[in-house]
Amino acid sequence: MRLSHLFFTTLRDDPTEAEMPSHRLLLRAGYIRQLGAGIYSLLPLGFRVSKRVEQVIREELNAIGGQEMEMPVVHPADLWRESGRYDQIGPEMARFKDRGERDMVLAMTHEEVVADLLRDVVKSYRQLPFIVYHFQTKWRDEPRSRGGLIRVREFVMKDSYSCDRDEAGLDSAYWAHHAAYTRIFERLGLEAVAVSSDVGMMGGSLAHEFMVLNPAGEDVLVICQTCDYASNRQIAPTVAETPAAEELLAVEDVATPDTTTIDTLAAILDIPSSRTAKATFFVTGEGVFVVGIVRGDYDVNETKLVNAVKAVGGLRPATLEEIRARGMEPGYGSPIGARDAIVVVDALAAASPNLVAGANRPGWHLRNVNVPRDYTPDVVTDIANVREGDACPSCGGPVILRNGIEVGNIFKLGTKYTKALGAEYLGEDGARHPIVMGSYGIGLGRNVACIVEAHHDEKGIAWPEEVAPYPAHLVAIGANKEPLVLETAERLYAAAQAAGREILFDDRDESPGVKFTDAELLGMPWIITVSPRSLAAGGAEVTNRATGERGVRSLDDVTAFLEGRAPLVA
RNA sequence: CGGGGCGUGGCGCAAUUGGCGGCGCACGUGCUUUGGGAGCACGAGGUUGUGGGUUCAAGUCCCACCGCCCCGACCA
Repeated sequence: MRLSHLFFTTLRDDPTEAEMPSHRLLLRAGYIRQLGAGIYSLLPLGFRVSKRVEQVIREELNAIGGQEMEMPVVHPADLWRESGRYDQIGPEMARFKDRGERDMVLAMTHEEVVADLLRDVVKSYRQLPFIVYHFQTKWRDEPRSRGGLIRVREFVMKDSYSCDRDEAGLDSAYWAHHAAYTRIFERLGLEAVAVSSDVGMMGGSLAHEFMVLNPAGEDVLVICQTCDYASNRQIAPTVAETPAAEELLAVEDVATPDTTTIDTLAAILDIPSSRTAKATFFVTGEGVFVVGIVRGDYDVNETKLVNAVKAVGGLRPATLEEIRARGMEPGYGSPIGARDAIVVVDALAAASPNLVAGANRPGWHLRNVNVPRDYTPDVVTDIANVREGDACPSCGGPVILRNGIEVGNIFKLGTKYTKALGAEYLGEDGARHPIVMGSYGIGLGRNVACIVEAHHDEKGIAWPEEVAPYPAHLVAIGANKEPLVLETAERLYAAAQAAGREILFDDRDESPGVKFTDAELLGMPWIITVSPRSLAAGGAEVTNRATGERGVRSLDDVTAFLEGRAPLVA
C-alpha cells in the first residue's frame, strides 16, 4: 500500500480527549475515528489490525473444532421474551419497531439465536457436540463508554457457543476454550491472566475472565504472590483468622457527635477499625431493602451481596429516606431495631465480638454489639472485599490487588437458554434432554486497544508481527537527489507485491523527518529505509520497531524478507 | 442517573470591559529544500454546538437544549 493513496492522516498534536495511550496513538496514527460516544470507525489501518486479530482467533477456534457462521444483528423481540431477558435487561438493550410495528432489538449477544437454531436443527444426540462461532456486531448501550476502544457501545465480538449432550461434554468444551484463549492472547502479544469470575446475568455455573493487567482497568483482580490463584475480586473469598473469643460485654451507649464514617469513629474512640461494624444499605431491583454489615476494616462486596440475597435486578444504594423509613439512621446505622429489611452479616463481622455499631440515633453509637445476641441476621456469609495483603484462599500467602481489562470471557451456561427455548435432543436413552451450552466471548476492538497499551513507546505504536497491519514500512529518502533510491524502493515494493505480501510504502514527497516520525507512529514491525547513504553502505537500512535494533542489509536479504522467504535480523 | 470539565477551521489553542473572529500545525499553488516533524511567497478553509433572550452591538451576558470528556453509579 502506498502511503500517498492510503486513506489516513496522522496528527501532530495529541487530541485532548484521548487520555489512554492506546486511544491517543490510534487516533494520532490514523487507525480510528470517533463518530459518537462509544462509537468508532476503523480506518483501513485499524481495520487491517482488527482483521489480523480476527484471524488469530479464527485459527485457534478452528483448531478446537469451531465452525464459523454468522447470525443477525437485528432480532425479533419475541425471541428475547422467550428467554426472559427482554424484561430482565434494562436500557442497555436497544429496542425499536419495524415497519409492521413488530418489536425488535439490536443484538447484545447471541445465546437466544443459537438456542433458536438448536431447536430447529438438532434432533438427535448423534448431532452433538459441536462448537459454532461468529464475528458479529453487538450494540450495548453502556451507561458510560470510556478509554477509546477499551469500552465502547458498538463493537465486533467473537462469540462462540458450545453445544453438548451433558455436563461432561460442556466441561470439555469449556476447557478447550480456556486453552484456545490462552494461545490466542499469547499470539496477540497480550499477557492475559485467567481469573475466576461472577456468572452475572449470563447465568450458569462457572466462568473465567481473561484479564490484561492495566492501571486503567475497570475490574479489580486478586492475585496470589505465592501460588497461581487469581480471581476477580467480585467473587474472591475473604480468608481471615477467626477473632479470639472474648467475654460478651453489655451493650452501652457512647456519644459520637459528627462521627459518620468508620475512620472518624475509630479515631474518636481510639480503637482499630476492626473493632467496629460498618452498615451499608441497598435496595434490590424489586424494591427489597437490604442491610449489609461488614467489619469496619473491610468494604462490602456488592456482587457477593447480590448473590447472597439473590437480588433480582441487582442492588442500588438506598436513599436517606428509605433508610430512615426502616428505623435506621444513616451514618449511625445498624440492624438493631431495623424493620422491613433483609440483614446480611459478613461471616467475619458476625464472628467478631464486642464491636462498636450505630445506635440509629444521630450522634450515638453502641459499644459491645454482638451477633446474634443483639440482632438477628437473615444471612451470615462472606460479603466482604478482599484487601491487599489478605490471605490467599488457596495457599494462604499474601495476595495483591491489580486492575485489569477483560479481554475475553468463558461461561458455562448449562441449560438456561435451551430449557427456556425448548432446544432439546433425543438421547440414546430415547428421552428428550435439553442441550447443554457454553458461551465464550472476545471483543476485537478492545483487544486491539490492549495490544497498543502493551506495545508502544513515546514515539508511537510497535505492533507485534502477528497483528501488524503490514509486516514492513518502506521509506525512501533522498529520492530526488539520487534516482537510484526511488528505483530501488520501487523494485523492493514490487517484489513484495509480486510475492503476494502487501507492505506499506511511503512514496510521499515528504521530508525525511516526517517520514521517520510517521513510520514510528504507525508502528510496523520493520522500518526499511532506502537512501543514498544506505545504498552506499550496501543496501537498505532495517530497523526493528520494537527493539530499536538497526543495521544495513543487502538488497537480496531485504527482498527475501519482503517476499516472505526469510526472516529479517537487524 | 449524580458530580466535575469542555464545545471557536482537520488537530492544538487565542480573542481585554460586550466592539471588524485570529495564531501555530495540517491543507492548496509556485520556487527552493531532502537522514529526523524544512524555508520563502501567495492562497483556500468558520452559521464560534443548536434554539431563544438582553443589547446600538454577543464567541463573550442570560435561559433552554444538544454533544463530547473525566470521576462515580452501572456493565449480558
